Amino acid sequence: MLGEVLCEAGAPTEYVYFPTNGFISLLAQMPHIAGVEVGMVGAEGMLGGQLVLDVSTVPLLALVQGIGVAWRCPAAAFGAQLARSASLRTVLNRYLYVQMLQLSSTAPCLRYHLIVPRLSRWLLMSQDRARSATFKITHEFLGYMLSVRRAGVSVAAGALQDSGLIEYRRGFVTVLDRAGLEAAACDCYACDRAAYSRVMAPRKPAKSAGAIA
Amino acid sequence: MLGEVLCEAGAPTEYVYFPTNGFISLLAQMPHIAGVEVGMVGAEGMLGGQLVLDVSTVPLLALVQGIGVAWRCPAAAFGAQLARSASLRTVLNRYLYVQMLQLSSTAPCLRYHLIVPRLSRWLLMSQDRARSATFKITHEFLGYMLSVRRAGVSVAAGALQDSGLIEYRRGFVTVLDRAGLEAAACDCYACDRAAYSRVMAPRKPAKSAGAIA
DNA sequence: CAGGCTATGTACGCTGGCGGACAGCCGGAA
DNA sequence: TTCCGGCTGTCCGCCAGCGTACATAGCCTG
Repeated sequence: MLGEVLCEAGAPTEYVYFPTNGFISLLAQMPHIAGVEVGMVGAEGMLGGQLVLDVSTVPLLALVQGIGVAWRCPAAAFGAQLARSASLRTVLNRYLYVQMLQLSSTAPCLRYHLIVPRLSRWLLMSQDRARSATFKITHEFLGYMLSVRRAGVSVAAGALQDSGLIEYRRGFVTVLDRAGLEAAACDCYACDRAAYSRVMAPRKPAKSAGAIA
Repeated sequence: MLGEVLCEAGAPTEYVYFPTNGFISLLAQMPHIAGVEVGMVGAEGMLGGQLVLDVSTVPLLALVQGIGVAWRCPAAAFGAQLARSASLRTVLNRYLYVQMLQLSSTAPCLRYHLIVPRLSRWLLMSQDRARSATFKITHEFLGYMLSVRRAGVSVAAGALQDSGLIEYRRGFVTVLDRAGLEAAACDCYACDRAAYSRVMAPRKPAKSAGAIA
């Protein structure tokens, strides 16, 4: 399962996925260059949100991370549920909005933040979604996710390990000190979390869909 | 009007805008760092799409570019139209999808593409939206849009001018050779355009909203 | 227990862009 | 015409990260 491609950009949506304890990375790709991770989906969200917009085309490459289970649902059946349930639409609309925020925060982070903070953030986000302090990941793969060299990851990870924040050996990383990692991570981590709870939290917004009509 | 802030991230949506011949830049901001342009809105789109998701909060800083006219509509009135017109929702859903693609393509471009190609792309995108070969912009501001130093822009712009692709003087740029600029621009330009027409073009998708229900 | 593959540590020179600074220059205002 | 402020050209040292390469070391397999 690890590293498996769930769907590729441009293809029609066949299934939607609801991860439970694993998570999914969303990668943007351009011709001639490596992919860039622009989002993560865990139990807090879903893969396939484009169906809410009535678009079937998959927008981003989706990669399985971690060794978790995810619920899967055929696109057609999901579409039927969407048509039926207004509250489902409401929740997913908000989730799409959060995803847009996440997509747009990727660029500034990539541009201005150094490797160590970005790595810290990635580990925290992963831990939140994997629901486990240890997960399977190599420096090579981390480099791919962070869009940096493998060697750069090794150095950064070494620094975090020397500081006692994490520990790793041959493809497994363990978070030892969450608070420390949060301090080492760029603001993006806190911003992401804040945005998520701000947008998703209200059970019912001041005005519901079409309230004005 | 130029440089005016139409709305700031986090504020409630007051108006939606439909540019005609000017355009709008969307900037992502994080604490402690400069903003990064992650999208552009011209006559091909609108500002305020979040209302389609039933979210009132403005997601990104919106900046006026160029000296054009835009139609403006109060959020409430727009919401009423949304509730009334299914075809409006369809179009805007697709537009939101295109915007998501645009947001996610920003990161790879920023990461891997050099200044000259990115500048070329920006000029082309601007020209498409401004509908004019000449527009008012300084190197300083371009640097802000591209997230690079002003000096870096001066060098890149100088190169494009030496190649005869553009011409500028004191705050005004003129595109002289579109084809040449397209050749100098990164693939992102072509990709963006292709994505837009692919998603927006079909008058009616194979299945309409809720067809399954 | 040996072999082999994969993961990690680390070093080298290179480069695009940064930060900051300063000078020249253009164009509008007086 | 002159003045002045904003725009542009250019230079310096610097730096994070790149690309590449090679060595070591852990783990699985036979």
